[in-house]
Amino acid sequence: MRVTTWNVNSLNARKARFIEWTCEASPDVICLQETKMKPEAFPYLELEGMGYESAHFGQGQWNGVAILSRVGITNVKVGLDGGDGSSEEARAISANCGGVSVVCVYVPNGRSLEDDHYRYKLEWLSKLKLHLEKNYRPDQDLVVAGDFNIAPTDLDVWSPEALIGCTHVSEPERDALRELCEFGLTDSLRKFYPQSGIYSWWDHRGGAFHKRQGMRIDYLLVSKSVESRLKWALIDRNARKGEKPSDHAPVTIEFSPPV
DNA sequence: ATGGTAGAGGATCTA
Repeated sequence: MRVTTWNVNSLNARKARFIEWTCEASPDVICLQETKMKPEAFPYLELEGMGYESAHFGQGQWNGVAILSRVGITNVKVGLDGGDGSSEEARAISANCGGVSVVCVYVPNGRSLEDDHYRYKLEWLSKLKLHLEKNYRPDQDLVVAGDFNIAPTDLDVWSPEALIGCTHVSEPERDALRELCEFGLTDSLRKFYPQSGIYSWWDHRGGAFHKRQGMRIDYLLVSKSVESRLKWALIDRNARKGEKPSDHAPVTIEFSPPV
């Protein structure tokens, strides 16, 4: 079973690249972030033509998350427990795909350490943990995937020195991520690649990609039962090259399916 | 020169 997470930074703008990449990589499940699409605009039929059933939580201009599956999709849940209902931003969607529980998240950016959005980010992360505790058990097949907007350690950024005092690397954010993982989740990519220099996001500005100035902020956290069946993990940097790329590369894992 | 780019939407806001 192959599962991908990809912040596409507008599904409309990424349509051609998304279709090209998906046909080539052919994941069973795809978690999308930043669809930036109204609910009624989501291309359910076109995705069905590619073999994917999908569930979308969209709000238009910003945010927007979706789960695509070609192994079935049931028990779709939109948002987080403890959220504000209809006023909640479109940052989380969950479903069961072929016997595996999948949670797709787009964690708030935080903007700066002094910004209210930074406090919102930390609160959102604690709500995500409550959401996991309420809806799942650590001993089941669970994948929590998405754009976390946190670089877990200094290994995950191009220059810790250049990022002192910035969001994505602050201790409270990293603590919140560790607390989330205490539910029983492991950073799947790090099982295969312990080294530095592996990133999933590069700023569109200043030629950051070509200068290798990136961060690893997109990942798939997996429960023990999935971890024990992992075959490989990969960040496809090629998707960040060429015409009209997203600023994020897709991250994919493959594991033996449920028995 | 407090800079740069991309996306949405139609002026700025977000990242």
